[in-house]
Amino acid sequence: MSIEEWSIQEIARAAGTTSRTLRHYGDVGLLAPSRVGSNGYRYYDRQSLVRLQRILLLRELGLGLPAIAEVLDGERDGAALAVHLEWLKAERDRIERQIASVTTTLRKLEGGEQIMAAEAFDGFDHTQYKDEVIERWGRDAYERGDRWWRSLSDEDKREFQQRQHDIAADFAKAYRQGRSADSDEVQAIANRQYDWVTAGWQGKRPTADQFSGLGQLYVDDRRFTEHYDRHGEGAAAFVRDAMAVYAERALR
Amino acid sequence: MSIEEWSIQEIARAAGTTSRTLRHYGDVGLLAPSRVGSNGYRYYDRQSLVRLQRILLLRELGLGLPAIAEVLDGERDGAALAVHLEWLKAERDRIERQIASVTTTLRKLEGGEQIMAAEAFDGFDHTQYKDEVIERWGRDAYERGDRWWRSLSDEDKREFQQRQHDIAADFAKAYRQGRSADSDEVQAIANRQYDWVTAGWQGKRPTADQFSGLGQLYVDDRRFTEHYDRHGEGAAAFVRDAMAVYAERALR
DNA sequence: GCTTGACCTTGACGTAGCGTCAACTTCTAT
DNA sequence: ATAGAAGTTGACGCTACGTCAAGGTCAAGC
Repeated sequence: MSIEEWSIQEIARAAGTTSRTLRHYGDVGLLAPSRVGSNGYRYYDRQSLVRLQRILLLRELGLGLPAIAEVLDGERDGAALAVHLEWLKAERDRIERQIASVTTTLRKLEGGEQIMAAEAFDGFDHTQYKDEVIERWGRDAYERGDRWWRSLSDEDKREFQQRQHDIAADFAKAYRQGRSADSDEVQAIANRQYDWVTAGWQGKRPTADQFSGLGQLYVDDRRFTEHYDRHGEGAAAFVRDAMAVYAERALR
Repeated sequence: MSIEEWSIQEIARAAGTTSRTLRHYGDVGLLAPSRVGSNGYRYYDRQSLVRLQRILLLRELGLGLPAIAEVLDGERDGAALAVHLEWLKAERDRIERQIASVTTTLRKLEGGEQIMAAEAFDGFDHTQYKDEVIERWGRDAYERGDRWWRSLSDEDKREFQQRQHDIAADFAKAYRQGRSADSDEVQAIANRQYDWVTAGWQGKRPTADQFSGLGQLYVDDRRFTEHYDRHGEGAAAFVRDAMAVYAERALR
């Protein structure tokens, strides 16, 4: 010992890790032994030890092994670390949100409530679109709609969303099958969409401009686009086209 | 459609996940299809959909699949969530510490410093034992020791720690080989330990009580115990015994 | 010189939660 | 009848090692 060279166990103990980890670092090319005996034994020198300690230090900071290699071997040391710092901050924020959500959920459970998803169907939680609605149709319109929605029974809510879900699926299916937006079949679906929107507006019938404008929104707003495109890429644009044709033909 | 039963793709889209995930949940027993056709196709009903949505909700809170099963099926709903909340808080704290460390490291790098492990050998960063030293031997002793340590060259520091490392390894080896604490061989190692401590005290020779008391500390303080036991379970106690014998025989 | 035990090697599976082929069967629309 | 969409069951991949398993090597004691 003390001849400036150590076996795998010795260096592992000196640095506070395990021989398995050392072998792994050798496998992935992060830290090779300084010498390998004719019997296959790995030996490490002081340079290896220093590198190992740096590796372990960076590992404790939460960096992955490729990132560690980049920091230690790359020229631009700081870059990888800066990226990592941003990632850490995003992680912290995510966990903070989770803590808040779990706390809320726990309180609800203690109050006897059930665990429930916000909406029966994903993608049409209307409170999520509050700002857009107010901007387009005014605060009154939003509040009237909100009151109406909350007055519905759970079953009615579910059915209303199911209708939209079916409409979206049918639009996408027609699109996949190569129907054109002005075909009778697609226009029949657009008619169902018009009825659905009218129901959502508590019976007030959208004008041609309002209806085609709504279709345009489905393409412009990422959240709506995802809702429709989930059934097939390009579905949202197809829905917009179908709604525009419907507006011209049936609402003017 | 709308007959209260959906194919795997349909329910996946409705809930905002993938069919692969559904199959996985089936495999691990978290969510079975409500019906399986004679052709092997999986079908899900509304009850499945509700459960799926709860699963996805809990998943977003960061729970693992077994924990989700426990929350949804177990009687003690809250328990698993409460445990998870504690875990989340610990995670947040850990990430906060990492953020602080990475920030410090980045600043050092920008200042032109190298990434360096705190100490050449793990476990004997003396600043870590500041409180114990002050309590046992007074603030003056700590500050004298600290000044002395910082006056050493990097090479001297390394060598000093290497000496301790070798001593610990030799103690452990003797222990494994069944030597007794009062054997000549072990007492020779204890003598090296005495010289090492004396060097650390800047030449002031420990009394018998001080030396055996130090040995006792190695067993009482978890951090020291780990330092010695890393070379073998029970090594710390063996070192204490050897030091006690040495104190009686050589220092009285 | 032989045994024992510590230490070394390579190889391979397991972990969490699916993503992503691959190969094959079934359903649906034309 | 046929193409294309959608379904099925495998099986590998990913992170960073932990944890056997099977077998070779070395140092110490008889």
